[in-house]
Amino acid sequence: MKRVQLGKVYEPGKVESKWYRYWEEQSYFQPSDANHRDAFTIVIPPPNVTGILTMGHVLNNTIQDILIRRARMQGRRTLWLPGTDHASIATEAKIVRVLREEGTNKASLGRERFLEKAWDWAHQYGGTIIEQLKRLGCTCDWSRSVFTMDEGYSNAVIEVFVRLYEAGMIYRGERLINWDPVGQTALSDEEVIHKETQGQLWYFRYPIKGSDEFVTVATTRPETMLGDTGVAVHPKDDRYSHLVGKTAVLPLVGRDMPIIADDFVDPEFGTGAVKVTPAHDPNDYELGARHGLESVNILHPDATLNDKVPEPFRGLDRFKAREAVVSEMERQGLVEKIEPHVHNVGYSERTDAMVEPYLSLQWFLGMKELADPAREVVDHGRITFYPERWVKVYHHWLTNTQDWCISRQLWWGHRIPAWYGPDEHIFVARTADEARAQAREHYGREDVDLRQDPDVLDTWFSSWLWPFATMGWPEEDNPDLKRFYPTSDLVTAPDIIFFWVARMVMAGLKFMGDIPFSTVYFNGIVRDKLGRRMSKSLGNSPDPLEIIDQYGADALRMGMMLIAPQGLDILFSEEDIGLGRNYMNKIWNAARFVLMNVGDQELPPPLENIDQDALTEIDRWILSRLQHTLFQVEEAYARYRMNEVARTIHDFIWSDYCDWYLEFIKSRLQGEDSQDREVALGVAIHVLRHILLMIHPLAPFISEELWQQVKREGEPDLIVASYPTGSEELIAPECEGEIQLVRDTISSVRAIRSEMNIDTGKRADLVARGPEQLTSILQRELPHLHRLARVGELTAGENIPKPPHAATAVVGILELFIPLEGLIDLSVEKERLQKRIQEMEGRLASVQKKLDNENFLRRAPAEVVAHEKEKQTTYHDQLDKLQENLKALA
RNA sequence: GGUCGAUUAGCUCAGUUGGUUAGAGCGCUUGCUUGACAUGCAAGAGGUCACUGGUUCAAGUCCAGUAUCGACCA
Repeated sequence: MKRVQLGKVYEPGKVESKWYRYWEEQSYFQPSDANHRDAFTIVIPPPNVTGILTMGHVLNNTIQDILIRRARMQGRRTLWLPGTDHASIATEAKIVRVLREEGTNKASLGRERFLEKAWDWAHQYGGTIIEQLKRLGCTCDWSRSVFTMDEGYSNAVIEVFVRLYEAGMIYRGERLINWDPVGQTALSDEEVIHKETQGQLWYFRYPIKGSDEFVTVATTRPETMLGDTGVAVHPKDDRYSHLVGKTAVLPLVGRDMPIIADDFVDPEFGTGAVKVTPAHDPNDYELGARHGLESVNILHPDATLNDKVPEPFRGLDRFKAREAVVSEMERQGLVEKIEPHVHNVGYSERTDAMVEPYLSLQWFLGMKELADPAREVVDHGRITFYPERWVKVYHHWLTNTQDWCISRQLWWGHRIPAWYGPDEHIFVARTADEARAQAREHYGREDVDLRQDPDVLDTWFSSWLWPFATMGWPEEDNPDLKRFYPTSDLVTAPDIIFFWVARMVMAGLKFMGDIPFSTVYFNGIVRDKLGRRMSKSLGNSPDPLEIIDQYGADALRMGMMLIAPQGLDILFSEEDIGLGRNYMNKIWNAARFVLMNVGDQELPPPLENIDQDALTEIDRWILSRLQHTLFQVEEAYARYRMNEVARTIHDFIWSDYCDWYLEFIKSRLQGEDSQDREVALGVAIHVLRHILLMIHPLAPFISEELWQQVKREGEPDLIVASYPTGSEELIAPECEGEIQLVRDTISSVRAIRSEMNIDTGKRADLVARGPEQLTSILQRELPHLHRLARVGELTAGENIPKPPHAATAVVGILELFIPLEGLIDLSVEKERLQKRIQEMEGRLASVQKKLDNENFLRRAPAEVVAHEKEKQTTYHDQLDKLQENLKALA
């Protein structure tokens, strides 16, 4: 049999696209109907349709792919459902920018042409991120890919709106909402980002009607005074109690305003008296409502002042208006003082414009009825969060959330299915025809002029349906819905826990009557080495595609997983991907070595067919280590500790397998005994195959490439091979102890050689003194001491005299001597021993301290005390030996 | 202002139900053209576990407080 020679270094470029194409051709990404085990489903957090792959996507999607690939190998009916999101405000903003560059704008284009343009844009860029996910190795079922503006999905969105309206949960009303004056649209509370901002506090004097007195109010937003309709103080504030019930006169405007008392006012803030602007501040809005104050809206939608303000201020932008108001107040001597003041200011998540609390007619979804059940399923553990601490955050939000403003003054999105009659009567319907029918009935005549609401719905009002609208809902007998809902795991970034996760739970419970997923894994945020968020403007965001070109997708995936602690932000640097690449190269070369030894022969027989008695202790040892690794990996997966999965496999491969096992068997592979050679190779292949099986979810490409070299006839491709589990029978504690002794002995000899500067080529004899039981192990494994520690002759036994002028070490209760007449520098060896003695004295002292403590002896568990006593004996013994040896050198 | 998280080697992080004088990788030092791998091998140096107090026979680990950084919410 002719075998392919593997290159000296792994070249990912040569294998990745080949295997991806092959897997796709074999339809491996589609759920298999062949097996009838339980389903394992993930729905992708849909990236923006016009987006490109970021490091954040890499982290998020790598984790999903790992979970999916493992589940697939476990034989579950596996579906990873992909798709993209129309991202209403973000996409529209992009297109508006393009229009501006082309010298035109939305208004002159009109709705129809604008939407054509938007669709062109979505079609042109919509495939980009999907193709990029393929480069990363993601095994989504692309045949099921969904876009939130697809016809079916859109129908689901409309259906939900209609049902909620009919249930009385959606309503239209005039409320104070968050207004983005740049995007010119309403926003939900969640889309407002509060940033601490250095501002000022202006103290304004308002005259009291019918007296010479003034009341001084403090404000962070002087321009809004033009919309003031009251002054409020705390009811128990003695400074102002005589003013309550009187009237203040608003400067510049001349409006009479009542002075009211309300608990809400903080007497400590400013002067303890506040101006009340119900139309431009959420707290004032409440205050105004409680006291029946008038609301005066002084702003146009673009945040310039409207005609409700005195002539000179009309048309001014809000920031210009601030200057104008302050300077006019100063001119009139009504500014008492100005202080620097730090406060929180809301900015639009998308346009970064300062958000304006704004009185406006919008659509809202009542949250109470949805929030309570959504909170309970998490509180009661039906949905599990990793890391768990997000439960509190989730709970808090669901307890305090306000009604959701779902209308957006945008064109790109799902248009609100509401039509208005000539008298503004509202008809909510699935289609225009249905609305007309309703109107005919309502008005009792045929030709009613209806106009549809021009606004669209918040993007999240469509993506909250993602786990079931992607599966054909509202067709309730859709087979996908039956097989794959509820989904298994959701993997997402924590910054959309409210936007998306919480709302999906609400929608799932409301419309499917069941939770949408049982586990939510919150991955961290990818930051740069300085801890800054990746952003285009900082230029600190590497292009994942370039990294894949340079290092390979497996290296990228593995590098990310090795540095990604559960749910904590990760500080990314390209060096880590270098580590991933080195690691892949290590695996490649381990396989290369083993396969070189197979040569053009058939693969050695599987482990089950090898005579168990022919296995050496070292073979049993690596097999035992492998079982531990398999169990540890399983445990780490169960707790969603992805970095632990990666770390455990990494350490096993690098240390146990490469550094020790392969080194141990080199002599057997080169030896004369062909049966022993076959056994060693058989075990090496067995472990290698398990390594490939284990690592496939993390590093799919290299593992599949190598698997094809070691798979046996009739075995499936790795991607659908069966994921290995540990086997208790192969765990051999006594072998592990023995081989540990051999490893420690080799390490000790190496350390002495290195510190003594013994020429690497030179052999050194070894004398080992200790119980027969231990020295016989060294005798048995002598070839390994020869090879790995360059030991010459071994003299071992219970009562061997210590050779003069020897370097010494203590391994457990074994004493090791390296007699090096003339070669050994006595002062170096003395120093070395003194260091060991010091170390041992420290250990002994800490044990002694415990054992001298009566309370310890009395109260600590017996086994802990026994353990400490044992340690005391061992340390004592070792210390004696070291000291003796030091004396012998003198 | 409230809630949550982080603080362990020069850097990035492990350290699970409290029980060896705290581990890994990177970086650093030294030595290696070792028949898989220099993307490598071997050896070594490097720590007041942020600080203060408490609980306990025993604290990196549990509790309280402080400081610094960060996130979220108001």
